[in-house]
Amino acid sequence: MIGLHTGRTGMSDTEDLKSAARLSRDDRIRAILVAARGVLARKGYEAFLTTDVADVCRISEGTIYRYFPTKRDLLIRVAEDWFAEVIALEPKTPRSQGTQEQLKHFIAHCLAVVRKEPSLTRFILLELRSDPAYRSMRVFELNRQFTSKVVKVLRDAVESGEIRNDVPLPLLRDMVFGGLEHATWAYLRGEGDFSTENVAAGLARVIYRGMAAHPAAARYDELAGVIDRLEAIAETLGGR
Amino acid sequence: MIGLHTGRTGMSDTEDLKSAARLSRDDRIRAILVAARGVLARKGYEAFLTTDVADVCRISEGTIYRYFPTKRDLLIRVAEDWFAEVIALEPKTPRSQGTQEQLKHFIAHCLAVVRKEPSLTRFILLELRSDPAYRSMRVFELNRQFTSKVVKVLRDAVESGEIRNDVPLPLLRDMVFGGLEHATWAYLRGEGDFSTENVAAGLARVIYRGMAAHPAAARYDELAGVIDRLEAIAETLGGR
Amino acid sequence: MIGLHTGRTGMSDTEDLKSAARLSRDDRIRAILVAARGVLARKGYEAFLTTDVADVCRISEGTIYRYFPTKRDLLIRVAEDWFAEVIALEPKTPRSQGTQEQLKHFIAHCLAVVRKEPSLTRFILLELRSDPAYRSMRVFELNRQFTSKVVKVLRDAVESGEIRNDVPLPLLRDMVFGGLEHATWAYLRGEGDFSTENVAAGLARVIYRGMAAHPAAARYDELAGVIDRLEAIAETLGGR
Amino acid sequence: MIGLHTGRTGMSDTEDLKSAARLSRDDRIRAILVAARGVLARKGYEAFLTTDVADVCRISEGTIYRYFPTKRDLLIRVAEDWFAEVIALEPKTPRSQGTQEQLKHFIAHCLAVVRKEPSLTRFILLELRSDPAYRSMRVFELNRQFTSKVVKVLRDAVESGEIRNDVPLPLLRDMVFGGLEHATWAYLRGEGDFSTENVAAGLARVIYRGMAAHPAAARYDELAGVIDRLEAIAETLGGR
DNA sequence: GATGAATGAGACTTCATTCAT
DNA sequence: AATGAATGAAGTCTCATTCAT
Repeated sequence: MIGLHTGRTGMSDTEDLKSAARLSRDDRIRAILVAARGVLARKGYEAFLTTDVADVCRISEGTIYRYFPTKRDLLIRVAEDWFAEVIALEPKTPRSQGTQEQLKHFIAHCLAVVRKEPSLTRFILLELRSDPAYRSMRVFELNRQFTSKVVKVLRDAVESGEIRNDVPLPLLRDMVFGGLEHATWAYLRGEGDFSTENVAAGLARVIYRGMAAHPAAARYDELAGVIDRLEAIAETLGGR
Repeated sequence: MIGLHTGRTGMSDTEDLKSAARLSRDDRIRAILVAARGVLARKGYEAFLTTDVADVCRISEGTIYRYFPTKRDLLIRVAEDWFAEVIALEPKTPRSQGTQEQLKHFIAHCLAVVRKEPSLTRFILLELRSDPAYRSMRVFELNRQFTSKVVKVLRDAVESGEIRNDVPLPLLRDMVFGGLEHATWAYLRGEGDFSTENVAAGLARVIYRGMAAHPAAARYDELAGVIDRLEAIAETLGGR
Repeated sequence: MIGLHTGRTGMSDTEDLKSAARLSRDDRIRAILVAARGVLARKGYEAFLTTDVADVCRISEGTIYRYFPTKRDLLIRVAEDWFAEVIALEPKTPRSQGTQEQLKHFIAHCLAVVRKEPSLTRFILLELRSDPAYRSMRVFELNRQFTSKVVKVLRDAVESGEIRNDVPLPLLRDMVFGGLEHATWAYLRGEGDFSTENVAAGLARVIYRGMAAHPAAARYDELAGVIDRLEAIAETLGGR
Repeated sequence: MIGLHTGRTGMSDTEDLKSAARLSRDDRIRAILVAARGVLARKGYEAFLTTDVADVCRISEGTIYRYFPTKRDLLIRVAEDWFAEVIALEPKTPRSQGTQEQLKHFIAHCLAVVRKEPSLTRFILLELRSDPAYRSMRVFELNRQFTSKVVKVLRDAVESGEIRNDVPLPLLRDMVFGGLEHATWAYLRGEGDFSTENVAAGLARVIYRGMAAHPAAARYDELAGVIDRLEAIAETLGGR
């Protein structure tokens, strides 16, 4: 009576071998989530079928609905868990780095995340973000948490006087994430690719340069020569 | 959806005053497009029904398929036409303005467009942009054309030496449009609103400041101290 | 491509032969209603399947849903139409008859209706009457119209002074229809039968007798003894 | 239905104070029945879920099936037990009262029962009574027992010559219960209410009046004068 | 040029019941 | 005595698209 749904999986994925046994509630949930993430990653959310998940888990569809009220709920849970992992696994930026470097590193990290899981990214960007209930979802909170890294770096810089305060931080955040998202769409569409380095460096540079309190200091090298000479002269003259 | 229990549906077809006109091919297409745009604007693409379009036009669904192979094709055509209009109606920015001002004005224009047609915007952002065939659509070309305004302004500034060339223009464009898109999502979701002025001003400022070739010149005051002293000294010396 | 659903009907009912052609909207609706009534009558509402209806009509289930938003709506429509027919076909009671006879005849008619269509009756009694929305349905109105016959007869009798006014007419109506319903349940359950004549006569008698304004006149025989003796005596005396 | 996103469900089982008691077979059955009655009363039988019962009892669903072969069996048992209680708790009518008063009191009692437990009533009326197996259920027997009170009162009256015998007692019983049921439907539907006093008084009056053997006696005042005088005359004349 | 009746594939979901532990 | 994970059989409903007239 077990395994009626076999024989039609058709796709000898790796997940195919596990389970088939009676699992504890938590283990089953975990197994379903793993399977669902796989299906989502492979097929994209438009083609996501609960049947596929059941097949991979070697359980009946009914079992999925024992734990998830709705296909959409399952999908949301997958996205949330993934997002939470992403945040948890986020590499700590060395505190020693400068603001711009920190920005760049974080952006590069985001781009790596997108590159690794385009389907998950697409799902969140296209399905969840546009949902009227988005703000009440955990993904929203997680996203807030995730993007707040940028805000924090910038706020610190504002407080230390390193950058200006004449543009709202949320807007800067939007430029960062909007910019990286746009730079990424061709890849998400399955077409081209993007240069993590270039995008990260470019975004960080524009944001930082655009907000730097002391552009002279910020790009000291560019002006250092001129200023040095001017100051030398001034001193010479004044010292007389 | 149809009032089956009224017993009066569809039997007074003859007295419909504005219907049944046998239109020329072009007029019919135009009528369908107008109706479809209205439905799309009103209901959003998720709830867009071919039936509704037929009802508004007072034609049968079949007729729609005489002119549009697919619901999706119709929708795409609606989006394209709209986009083309938006471009055509785009107010010419006074050439006299400076780069930053031009940016700001254009961004403000974009935001006005979004505010006016959230459903159309959503459709393009969520449905078309993520379509694997996006790049071969006319919308893609139109979008390119539309956004090229920003690129052009920036390129001119690069060429005149006003701004630097160390960040690829497409990335700057992505920051502009990504930033404005992100700043706009809550509104598109039907929740909040956005300040056209603040967003436009902020984006333009960061982009411009971030790219300005002569930050010293651009923000003269930062060097003013040195120069003041130099001039004072020079005067002193000259006064000798 | 037509007739895909053939070959599984399994029940060579009479309805099976008709249709199979492209019908006009109204004809199709009519055909579906006929088929649905047949299925309802045959299987009862608990076992009513839209598939069966489609099979009988030789159409796809989708076609049914073109005309009826819901299975339940179809069922309700069937019940309503049936009820309307019942009312339309109701034999006019000869005006010449007395109140009690009119009651009896009408009750007998009701019982005949129940006997003829137990499934329809069950559906209305068990499904519709208990629906919270019952009062806003057309069946409710039809039922009101149907049962009002009893109320009317009684009201006339009240107004002519033939029967009393000390019990609310709705309650009398409830006794009539409640009584006949109860007397009918075994039959509706598929068990026994009922005697139309006995039930109709009994109900009419109790209601009439219970409400008659002049019981003495109505049952003259009870005073006959006294009067007989009086007349006998009178005759004796007169004979003197 | 289950709070999947809380991540805290079901892990504090140990601190449940009133749970987990391993009950004796009879106690467990009793507990289930109590819980089930509560759920039935609260939700109605259409929304009755075995899960709910298990939750209330703090047992697993499986345990329910140890004691009741079927959800329906459980429900039937609940109805039966309830009905038996109703009968057991039925207030004894003072023997001293007249027939009509006894009827009225009993009907009022029935109405009170309905008002108190509409869900149980609905279940019996809609689900059990229409079941083909109804006659072999204990509810049927209990119902017979319950309604026999009316039959008994009437039979006594027949035997004492107080009421006639020209309408079968079961039909009278059907009028009583059918009438009270109909008068009660709006309430059972959750809409309106009913007047216990009016319904009880009305039903009793019609039944009694309709069956009274000596309407003169029943409404003595109406005829008493006439009859007295006639009898007096007869005696006078005859006595001569 | 227009109609509009018909399609049809299948996704999602429910919940009483079972049975291995 | 109790658990609770797993089942699975259906049934409803949607709507873009087709094609005979």
